[in-house]
Amino acid sequence: MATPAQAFFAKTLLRWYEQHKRSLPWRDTTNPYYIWLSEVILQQTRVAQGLPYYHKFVAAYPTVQELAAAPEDEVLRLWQGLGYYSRARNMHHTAIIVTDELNGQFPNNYEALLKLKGIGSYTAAAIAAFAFKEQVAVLDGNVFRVLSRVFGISDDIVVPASRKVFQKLADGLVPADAPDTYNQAIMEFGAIQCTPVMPDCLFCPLQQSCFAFNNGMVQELPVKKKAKAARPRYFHYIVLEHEGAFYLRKRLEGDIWQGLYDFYLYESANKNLPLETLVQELQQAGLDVDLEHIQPPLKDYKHILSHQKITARFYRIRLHSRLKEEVLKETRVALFDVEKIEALPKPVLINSYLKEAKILVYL
DNA sequence: AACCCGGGGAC
DNA sequence: GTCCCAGGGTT
Repeated sequence: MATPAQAFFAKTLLRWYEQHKRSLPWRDTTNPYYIWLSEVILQQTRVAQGLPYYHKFVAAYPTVQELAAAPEDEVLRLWQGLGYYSRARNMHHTAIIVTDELNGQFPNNYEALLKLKGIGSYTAAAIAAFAFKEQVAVLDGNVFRVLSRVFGISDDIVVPASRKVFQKLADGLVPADAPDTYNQAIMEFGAIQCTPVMPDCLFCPLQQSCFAFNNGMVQELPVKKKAKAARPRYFHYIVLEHEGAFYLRKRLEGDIWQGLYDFYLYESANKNLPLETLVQELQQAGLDVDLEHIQPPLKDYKHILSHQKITARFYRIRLHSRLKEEVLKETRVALFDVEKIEALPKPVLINSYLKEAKILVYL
C-alpha cells in the first residue's frame, strides 16, 4: 500500500501531466508494435529528433510483419542519421522472431518482453506499462533525475549497482490504477519541468517536498560520473570512382556503423599521413594507384560521436578501368552507381561528403 | 563492472 | 567547448 507521501508524489505528477503533456503519436495507441517502435527510437534520443523517424517507420512498415519482411539494408537506410544502429538491427531481428515464432503477437508482460533482443529493462517496462497496464516502473534518464532530486538520492546513476536503489523507490511509486499514465507523466515531467539544466523549480508542484530544492542541491543531483574523453581517430577514405560509379563497402561488426556503407578506409594513428605513405599502403592492399591520379583532400571533416572524435579525409581517385576480381575480394568493395548509393544506409559523415562533393544531389 | 555503440540540440 | 538524451548488448 502506498504511503501518503508516495500517493502525493504520484497524484501531483498525474495532475501536472494532464496540464502539460505534449501530444505525441505513440500516446494515442495501445498497439504494442507502435509502442515498441517508438520506445526503441527514443532510446538515447530526444523526442524532437526521433519523431520524424517514427512517422517514416509507421508509414513504411504499418505492421510488425511488414517490418520483418523488409531487407535489413532498407531498415538501416530508414534509420540513417539516428545513430546507434544496433537498435535498428535488433529491432528487425525481433520483428522476425515475433512474426515467425510468436504468431505475430508481442509478449504481454515485462519478463517475457525482456527476453527479446533490443528490449532491455527500460523498454520492457515501457511496453508492459503502456500497452498492457502492468504495474512496473520505467527507469530512464528522466526518472533517475526526478527521483534523485525529489527524494535526495545521491547514488551515482551511472553505476549499475545504483539501479537497485532507484528501481525499488520507483516501483513503490507506481499507482495500481494508472501505471501507464503515471510512467508517461514522470518522464514528461523530467523532460519538461525537472530538466537537466535550469529546471523550472519556481513553478514546480513538487517544490515544497523536493529534497534538492529544500537543500540547495538541484545543481548537484543527480550524481553522475563523468564520461571518458572521446578517443581521436584519423580516417583516410579512398573514394574510388569509375565512369560515374563508386566503390563502397559494407562495414563489419567490431567497430562503429556496423551494417552501413562507406568507402575503402585506411586509418592512421596520427593526424598527418604523407600522401606517399598512403599510396604505399594502398598498393600493399592491392590497389594499384599512383600519386598523379589522387585528388588530395580539400578539407578535414570533423565528426564527433559521444565516444570518438573522427577526423576524416577523402581522397578521390578516378580509375581508368574496373578493379580486378581479386582486388574486390581483398578490399571487399563493390561498385555502385549513384542511384544505388542513395538507397544504401550510410553514416552521416559519408553522407556529408557525398553531398559536398556533389556526388549525391538529392538528399 | 567496464566497455562499446551516433548524432544532434541546448547552453 | 560541455552536457545529455524515453538504453542495450557484450565481455
